[in-house]
Amino acid sequence: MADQQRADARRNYARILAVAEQEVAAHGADASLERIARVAGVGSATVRRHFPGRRALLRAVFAERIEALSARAAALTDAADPAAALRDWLAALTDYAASARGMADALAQDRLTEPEDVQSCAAKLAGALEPLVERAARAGAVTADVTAADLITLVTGIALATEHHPDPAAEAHRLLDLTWRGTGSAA
Amino acid sequence: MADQQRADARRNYARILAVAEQEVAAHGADASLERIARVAGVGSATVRRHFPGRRALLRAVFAERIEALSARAAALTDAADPAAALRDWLAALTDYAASARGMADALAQDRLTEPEDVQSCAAKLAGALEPLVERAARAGAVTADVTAADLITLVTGIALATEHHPDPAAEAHRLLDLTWRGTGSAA
DNA sequence: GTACGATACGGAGGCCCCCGCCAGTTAGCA
DNA sequence: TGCTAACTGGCGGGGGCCTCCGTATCGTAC
Repeated sequence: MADQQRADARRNYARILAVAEQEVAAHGADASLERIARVAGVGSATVRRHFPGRRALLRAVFAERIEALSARAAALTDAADPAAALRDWLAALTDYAASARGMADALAQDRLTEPEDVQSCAAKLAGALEPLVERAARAGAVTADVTAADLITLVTGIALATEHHPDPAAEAHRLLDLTWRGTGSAA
Repeated sequence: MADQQRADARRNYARILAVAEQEVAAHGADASLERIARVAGVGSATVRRHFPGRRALLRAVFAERIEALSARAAALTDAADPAAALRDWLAALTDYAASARGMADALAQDRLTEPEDVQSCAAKLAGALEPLVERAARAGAVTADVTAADLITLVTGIALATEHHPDPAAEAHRLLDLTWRGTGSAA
């Protein structure tokens, strides 16, 4: 499959992806595809060919981070304290979502595709997170009716809402803490 | 001030605002200003003159809702149960933010202006909410370190993250409930 | 080493959008 | 009624997204 791709195509793919990472980091989820093409030294049609739609490009840009987070979740599955493991992972996700511009948008928008879409960043993350949540639930450390998808949605929302803050990461972590403890519980 | 405005200017202002409400409801926060002008039967420059920037237009569009929510907060200040009053108000805000397309964006973007900006939708809401939060805090019904701004940010985030969901309102309310109770508390 | 078919490329054109400037027009006042 | 200033709408520039299509390049078979 990948070998049936021509060598120049693979070269361009890599070059575009590298530029896209920089541009998204600099300008967020609505970086200019045109500009990415220009900087990468390819025609705009080539960008569209490799990444049909902004969504696809964002997915590719964040694929590595998603992978890393999935791996982290897997590693945490055997941790001694299920509740702490879950919290740790959520904090890590918050870090990524709050600091990597565009990632929260990518996660939020991915949600409207079919939930079964294996390509979806959100679905992949939810799948990786599920075991952690189940373990925490069995230990009675989370409310019974919370799902992995819920948690990812909440973190995504926090990241989106704090994006325009000064020091978004700190604010996001504060709000995550609030969400975890519950705003309504008595002190 | 408002009387020094010419009659036709006021007419156009009202017409543009009415069209803008429909367009924003239909296409969300990034409705086309050009299109609004066309539908309203005025030049695009006229829209720009009355509402310098998309932000200003969104503020005007949602001003009534903001006003209504502020009034509601004032009315709830004397309610018997401070905790229930706060919850009710948050549910109302969630309703608005989740069903009125673009409102969540408006709130989130408003946050990056100076916090003291009285024109800011978010600031106005926070100001109206403050007494409710204080009363609930005094009654020990909320965690001590939560502020009105925090709560608005959380609801805004939930609305943003559930925007692309089927049935966003239901999902938003579910997540609000989760946030209120705390995801991490044991069942 | 060459010639051929398939594949990928990239520039041009269409369409839309936001923005700022302009002279014309109209409302309100004397 | 006539004047003045505020208000108006159209136009052009700059940019972005998307599609089409002729062309250059790659990989392979001879």
